[in-house]
Amino acid sequence: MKSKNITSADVARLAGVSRSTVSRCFKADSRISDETRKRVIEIADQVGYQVNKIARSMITRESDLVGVVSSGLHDPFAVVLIDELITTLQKMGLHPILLDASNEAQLEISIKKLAQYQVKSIIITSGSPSSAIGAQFVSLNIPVVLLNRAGQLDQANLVNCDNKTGSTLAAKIFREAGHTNLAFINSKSSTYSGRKRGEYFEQALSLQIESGDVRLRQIQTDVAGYEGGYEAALKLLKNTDHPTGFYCATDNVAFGFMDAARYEMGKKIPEDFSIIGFDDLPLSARASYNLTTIRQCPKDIARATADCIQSIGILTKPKRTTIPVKLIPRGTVSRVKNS
Amino acid sequence: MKSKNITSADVARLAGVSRSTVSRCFKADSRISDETRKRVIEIADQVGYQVNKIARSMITRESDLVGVVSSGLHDPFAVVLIDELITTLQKMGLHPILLDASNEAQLEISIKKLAQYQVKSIIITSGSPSSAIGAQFVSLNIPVVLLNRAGQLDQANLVNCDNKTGSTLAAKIFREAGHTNLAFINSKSSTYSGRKRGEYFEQALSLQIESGDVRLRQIQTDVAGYEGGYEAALKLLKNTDHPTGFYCATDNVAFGFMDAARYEMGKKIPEDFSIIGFDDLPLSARASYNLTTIRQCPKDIARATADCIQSIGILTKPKRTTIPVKLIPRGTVSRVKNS
DNA sequence: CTGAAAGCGCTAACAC
DNA sequence: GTGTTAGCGCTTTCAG
Repeated sequence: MKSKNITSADVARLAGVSRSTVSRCFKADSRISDETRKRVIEIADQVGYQVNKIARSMITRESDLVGVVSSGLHDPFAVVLIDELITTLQKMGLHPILLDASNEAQLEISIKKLAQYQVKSIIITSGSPSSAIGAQFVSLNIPVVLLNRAGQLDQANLVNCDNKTGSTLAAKIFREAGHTNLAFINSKSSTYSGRKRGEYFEQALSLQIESGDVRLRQIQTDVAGYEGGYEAALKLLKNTDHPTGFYCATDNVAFGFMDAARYEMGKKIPEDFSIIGFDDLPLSARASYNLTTIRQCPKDIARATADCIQSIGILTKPKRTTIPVKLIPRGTVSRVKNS
Repeated sequence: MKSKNITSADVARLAGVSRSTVSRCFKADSRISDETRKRVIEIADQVGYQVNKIARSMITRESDLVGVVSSGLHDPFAVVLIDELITTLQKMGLHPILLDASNEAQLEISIKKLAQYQVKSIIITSGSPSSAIGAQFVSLNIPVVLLNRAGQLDQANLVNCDNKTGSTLAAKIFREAGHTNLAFINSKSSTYSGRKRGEYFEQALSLQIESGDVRLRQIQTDVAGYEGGYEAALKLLKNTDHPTGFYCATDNVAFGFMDAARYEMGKKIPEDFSIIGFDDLPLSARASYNLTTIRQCPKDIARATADCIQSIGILTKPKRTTIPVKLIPRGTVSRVKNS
């Protein structure tokens, strides 16, 4: 168990150089002769020496560790996003430490611990609780990246998908298909993105709503995600004069809505109504849902996040990035029937 | 930016004690008067002092960091498992560092870096590549926990679900429903669990197979997961005398199979055939699949993993745990039609 | 380009 | 119970 680690001193002795020289061999920019470096690295490899990052961190006061906080992996978009984040960070030589934020108290503790590890940065994904958390880090001088989250924090980097364009697109599709009775489905305890999508949807339709040509209901479900959509369908589809076009805050909400509609109320989609989601999850492309949706690309978000982290120390001002979205037409929107 | 960190020395000075005393206040077991501890902690809180774990790690030679390697978050069971792992570890005061192992070269590098961070342990989930990885850690004296993976590593802790009981259960269900023409669907590049499930399924049916009462085909798909199931259905259901009972290595394979059957071949389930999965994913319970399956509970696996980690240093021998499974009867198995 | 010396912030022996 | 001393493994001035 105590198999004494090989240290830079060992390598130094073996190579007949000083510890400083060994140290310099393992950093990018150092005035050191190629020859020496080569020899030292070779010897290091032979004896299996690896720099002790812990010791290095202590003196450089920074690490390759990055905190990623999310409220679990329950939300399917969080899954694809975090997946992308992990691989992107890994490619940059950074290591993500995952924090679950579904339990706020637990999070508080973990966050403190993170700070103790001198994380290079902390990424907070949508859905995770109070931005007071972010503030804590800002005050600790740890750069914060907020993903699809409100921008109350002036000093945080912001990456947001283009909810406005997304919702405008959705509105356009519904109008072109002749839908005049619409609803936006979201949960009461919505994320920032969800709220914004609803607002922009309404905004895109404001003229038609004022003129009375379009009716828009903002539906707030008690629970979030799939179950929320399920609940909404059960309530909304009871009456015969229900909306014909449903715009859901997320694909996951749409799935719940569709499942309830099909399996509980015997509805057909898109014959009985049209529905549009947001995210474009892998599941949305499957035949079972085949959902028309607004795609926000996790890769783009991850890349933008990487950019934020890379510019740490270079840029003084935090970055704000808007990620483009794209309409993915599939099989859940049809022309409204003339009644 | 350089806002000098508050160190134990600062707290010591303020409290009028030595640095050792401060240090002792932040560890569980230390002969120190309650009074002193209370005062020190109070002062520490006031000035916002937090132990620098990096420095502590350097001397104690261990950290709260745990490596979790998986091949991405593509496999849906990996998602629920890792989710559970994260919350469990977090409750133990440990911090999971996630490594993506889908790219083997990349992984190699990351693994080395992990070692440099003195991780307390490393958890390797099913699906991740070569167990040479595990061996590396064992040689570095870092305890390894293998989840649903082969047990080539003598010195690694093993947590496996009870594939034998699971497959025996599946065989029993099919036989009781009168199915005699069966198939097991798995991918060519199967995980350890997948292979085992196939073997035990065959074993459970061996008597009937020998006597000619039952026919069992072992199907190996080119691709894995959902797409593999899809591919298998397309091939297998073409002929009219196709098997009537399909046992899939995972729920995800079953989903692909069902989708292809329903949406490409117009089949009805369970009218046209019966199907059983393995895992019991959240999706399996939804009306859209309503899949009869063998449940392995991620919570149980996470708990067993936690036990392994907790016994590090106490137990000299690695642990081997088998996690019980349970049949979840839903709507995808029916009595075979008499023809 | 390389080495010597000084310390990062902490804990672990060892005294008292 | 508490303080003193030493040192974890590394990087970083500062000389040369």
